[in-house]
Amino acid sequence: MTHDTSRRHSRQRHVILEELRKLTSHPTAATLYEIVRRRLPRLSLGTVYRNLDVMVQMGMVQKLEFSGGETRFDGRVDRHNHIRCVRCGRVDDAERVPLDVSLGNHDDLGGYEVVGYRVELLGICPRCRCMPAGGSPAATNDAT
Amino acid sequence: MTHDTSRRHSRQRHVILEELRKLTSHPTAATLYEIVRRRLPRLSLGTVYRNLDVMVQMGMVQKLEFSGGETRFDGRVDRHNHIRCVRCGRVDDAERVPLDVSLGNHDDLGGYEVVGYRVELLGICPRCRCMPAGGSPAATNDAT
DNA sequence: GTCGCTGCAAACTCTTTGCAGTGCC
DNA sequence: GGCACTGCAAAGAGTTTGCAGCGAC
Repeated sequence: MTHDTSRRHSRQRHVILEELRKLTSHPTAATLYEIVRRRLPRLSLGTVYRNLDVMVQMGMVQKLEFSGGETRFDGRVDRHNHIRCVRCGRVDDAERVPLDVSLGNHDDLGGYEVVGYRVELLGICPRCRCMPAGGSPAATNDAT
Repeated sequence: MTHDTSRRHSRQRHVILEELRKLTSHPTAATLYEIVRRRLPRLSLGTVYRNLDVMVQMGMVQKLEFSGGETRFDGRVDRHNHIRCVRCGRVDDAERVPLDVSLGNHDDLGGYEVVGYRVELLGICPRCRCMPAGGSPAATNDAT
């Protein structure tokens, strides 16, 4: 959206990206903020949001908007899917799931031109599988 | 989550559900609030949220949490997919898209037990297709 | 020196919650 | 009559934005 010309280098942006790429946990902005702050104690949360946004525009970072409020960020930008634990909310990488649709070949889509799709797998993570499985959240019937 | 016993009938809940079922536009809570208020002028937004929540628990209504902030609600509870216009954000129904994975048959999922999946189609709605297509938002490379 | 970037803090949006009164069963 | 439900308003979470100073080029 923004012109990607005239962009200066900043230590903050560099460190944010570096730390994000170290993680496979798809942190929220707040989590990443806490992590980066260990290296840049004066960092502000606003700067984290601003830089993540910039890097999303530049295609260096992926924004993951899952069911459930908080936006998460991913340093991987290649196409892959994610699997979310319906009990604890943890998000992990999953390999690419091919969709069984020939995109752009549907009359039943109300005149839409299909340009892509997005798949979110739902599951129970190893940690939660070992747990007593007490009153777990809804979401099990979430499958579409 | 709440016990679904001891639930009383309320005119508000009834009208909210009725109006929601009339719509195929998957309104946000605020939109639905405006609509229902034409019939119940003293309705409060808190009541809308509370009732939608209750009806989700009861399985009468579906909560759609898309990429992009606002939660939308759907009066249809049968399994079907949704297609979202990447230009204007409109959400429409799409028929069920079968996923080409045999769920629960993946070693590569880091030990997750897969319980479901969620597909969101991305497209350009008829209305937006007719438009000059000015600087449209990102999201085209959103496909996963 | 310019102008993009920063820290700080206030503002904003969407959603949830506390409370006292209302009305369904 | 009890207690779930309501309207109202304030509080919360997450995110964005205005501003003055700083620092990359």
